[in-house]
Parts: sequence; structure tokens; C-alpha cells
Amino acid sequence: MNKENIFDVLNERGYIAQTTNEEAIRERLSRPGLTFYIGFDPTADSLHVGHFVTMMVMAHMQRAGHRPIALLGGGTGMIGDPSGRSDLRQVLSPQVIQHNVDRFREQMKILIDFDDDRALMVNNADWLIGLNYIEFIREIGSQFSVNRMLAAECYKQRYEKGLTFLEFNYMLLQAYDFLELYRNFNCEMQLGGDDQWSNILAGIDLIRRKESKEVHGMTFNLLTTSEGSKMGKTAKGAVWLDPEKTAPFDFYQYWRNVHDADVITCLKLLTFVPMPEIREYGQAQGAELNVAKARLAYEVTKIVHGEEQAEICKKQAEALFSGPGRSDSMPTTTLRKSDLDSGVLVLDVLELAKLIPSRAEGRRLIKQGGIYVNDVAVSDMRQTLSANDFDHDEMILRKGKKVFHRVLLSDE
RNA sequence: GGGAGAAUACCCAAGUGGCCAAAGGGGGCAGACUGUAAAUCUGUUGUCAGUGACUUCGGUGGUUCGAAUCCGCUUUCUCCCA
Repeated sequence: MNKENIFDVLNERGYIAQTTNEEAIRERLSRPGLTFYIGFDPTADSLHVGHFVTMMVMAHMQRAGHRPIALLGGGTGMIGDPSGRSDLRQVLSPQVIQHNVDRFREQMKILIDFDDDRALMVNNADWLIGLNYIEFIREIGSQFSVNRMLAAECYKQRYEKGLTFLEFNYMLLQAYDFLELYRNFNCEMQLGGDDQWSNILAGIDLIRRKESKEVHGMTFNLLTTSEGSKMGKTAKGAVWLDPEKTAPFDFYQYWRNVHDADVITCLKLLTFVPMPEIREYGQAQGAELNVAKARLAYEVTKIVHGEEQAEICKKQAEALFSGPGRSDSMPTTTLRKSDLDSGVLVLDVLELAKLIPSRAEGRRLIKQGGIYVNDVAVSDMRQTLSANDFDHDEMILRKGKKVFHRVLLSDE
């Protein structure tokens, strides 16, 4: 019996949204050695969970014997993709973009094996920055029909609100990227989020015209909740893969708290848990789903932060939600012992720990009984911390039901 | 290039001289109920200080005892005409 076609694997796990010629893709994927690429826009200094799905696809493909190219948009990042966006994207400086590109490279290594050219990482700034405008519009621009571009769904929204020429060029540049990668690395396929469909088709078209060669495209579903909103967003912003930006414990908790309706989808997209096991979780009803959620949180955390961290998070979560617990991967704030003598308001600590955006917010929380010191609700605005609140120089500060923060005491 | 209109808090959106820190909705946060879920209900949602002060309605300069609201200039955006 042959090994399962990677296309079917991806399809079964629910990654695939749209494809060009499906038969051709299945056929090509059945033979290893396909080079494909996915673009990343370096608009932040860390990847977030939205990128994570993309990285999972790359990982699956790589394990099936294909070669991924992670294309970092150092060049296109200076323009900003208008697809599906309702407003003009902020233009970033070259320095910031370069910094972000470097950070991305580090983070991608957690899932993608870059050794011995098993995967490549390229930056389109390398070929876009030096482009000659006249040559470019003569060679590439001549291949595009403005009528068709305007008809594309992704531009429609912007067409009504206004679209600058700068952004309008994005599609050409992305198409050019594909051509460039095809020529230099024999890259035959581009993958991307479903919002990239138009841009991907543009590249395929361009290669057909310039090289008379059929290449492939495939998009996968964006990670959304069952209610249709984008996943990975919290009130504080995105859920980042960088432990400095999103503490592992918070990361774990994010997945532990996904809605019932989203658990199975997430298990399929964000973990390597085998399908038979996932199907079993799918049978679970009601509270039983908590088992699946715990598994999801553990597996995702393990991939991103390593097994050790995942274990720690898991133990701590279990401890915290069934009695007092301790946590090494919780966000932490350190106080000096000497500070206690002069009286430290709980309010002060909340502010220090950045659990509240303002002191007024802290007052509100205390008034409503939403702040707890070691599981005891704080009732008085003026409550201070004393040495008694600390056990082995550590105490747990809690906001609401699920936001935990560790406060340490130091001798200094 | 000519003309018309708009800019309000996280988002949408009321407010056209004092009763406006600014309606309503969404979102957020907290409480109750739960399964660390959803739905529902309640409270809350500028800042600093405890019953008051300060900053805010694109920017700026005026008028006025008093401005988000009136006037001048300016910036940005949208629409119509070229």
C-alpha cells in the first residue's frame, strides 16, 4: 500500500480552501521533491498564531518530502498588501522590516528544518529593491490587465474606499516573486492563506505567459472561530509565538479556552495529533470536550515552546484550577522585601504587573470583586501586601477567573 | 483644477452654545450561572485623586461669562464635475 498522498492528508485535516487544477496537484504531490513557497509579511517583530497554520502546512509538506521556501516580504512589506484590508496599511521603514525578518527566521526554525537546503528562506527585498521601474512595467506590467485586477474580489472592497497606486502594485510584485522563484529555484507551487488567492493566481498567470509552464496554487483556510472572527486575537492584541510577547502560560491558556465548536478544527490544523485520535475527541460531548482542549493546549504549546514548557504549563494549569498553584511560566513581577515595609498597595502591584491599563481600571476591578490575592478577593481599595501574603517569597495575583500573575519577593 | 460634504472615545454612531466625560449599539472587562466552554442575566467601560479636579470630540487661532456645538485658517478623507 502506498503512502497516503499529502494532498489528502492536508485535505482531511481541513487545511485546503481552494486549489488550481486539483488532479494535477495530487499527481505532482505524489512524487517528492516539489519546491513550493509561502510568503510572510514582516509587519511585526514576531510571528503570531495566524502564521502558525501556515507553518504547519509547510511542516506537513516538508515531512512528505517536499521543499518549502519561506519568502519573507522584506520588499513587498514596504508596500503592504491591500487584499481584504479596509484601510491603508502603515508603511514600515527598511530597518524595522529587516529586524522583523530576522526574528521570523528564528521562530520558523521551531517547525521547519532548514538544514542542508531542505528548506530555504529568501527575502524578496533581494530582487525587488533593485528593480528598474521602466524595465519592470515593460516586462511584467504589460502582462496585467487592469480590468481584470479591478474585478478581483480582494480589490473590490478597497475600490470603494480608495486604493492608492502604491498598493495596487502589490499584486504585480507578488506575481513577480513567484516568477523569480520559479526561475531560480524551480518553485512550482505557491501556497497561502485564502485571502491570497488572487495574488497567487496572478503569479501562476504570469509564469504561464512568460515561461509557458503550468504551475500550481493552493490556499488554506484562515484560522477563524466558529463565529467567523479571526482567531488568535485577544483584547491585548495578537497571540504571539514569542515567549517574551506572550508568556507560555498565557499561550497555553489561550488554547485551553477555545470555544467548544473550535477544538476539533484546531486540533487538526495546529497539532500533529493523528486523525483517528482526533475523530475520537470529536465524539466527545459537553464537559468531556475539556479533555480535548487540554490536549490541544498541550500539543500546540509543545510545538511552539517545547515539551518541557508544555509540561510545566499543563501542571500549573491543573494546579491553579483545582486549588492554589505555582507557576514558573506565568508572567512574573518581582518586588523588593524592603518595599513591603512602606506598604505596597495591591493597586500598585496591579499597575506594576501591567494587569491594568490605568489605576481607575484597577479600582473598578477591586470594587467589582475581580482581583484576588492568593485566591482571596480583595475588597478594600487601600489593601496592602504584607509578608504574610507570600509563601516562599511568592504569591499569586489573579484578575478575574483566568488571568494569573506571579509576584516574587527579592532580598535586594 | 472647480464644487459639495465629512472628521466624536477601542469600533460604529448620536449630539448643532450651558443640564456633555459626551446618547445608543458593538466590542472589552468584572460578577452570577457553568465545564477554565457557549448562551443568558447584572454591573462597568477618559485620567487622577474618594463625592471634586483635570484632559478629550482632526489640528490651530478666535468669538463668548461659557464651545464637541459659532467664526477664520489648516490637515486628512469621501463624493460630484474636469
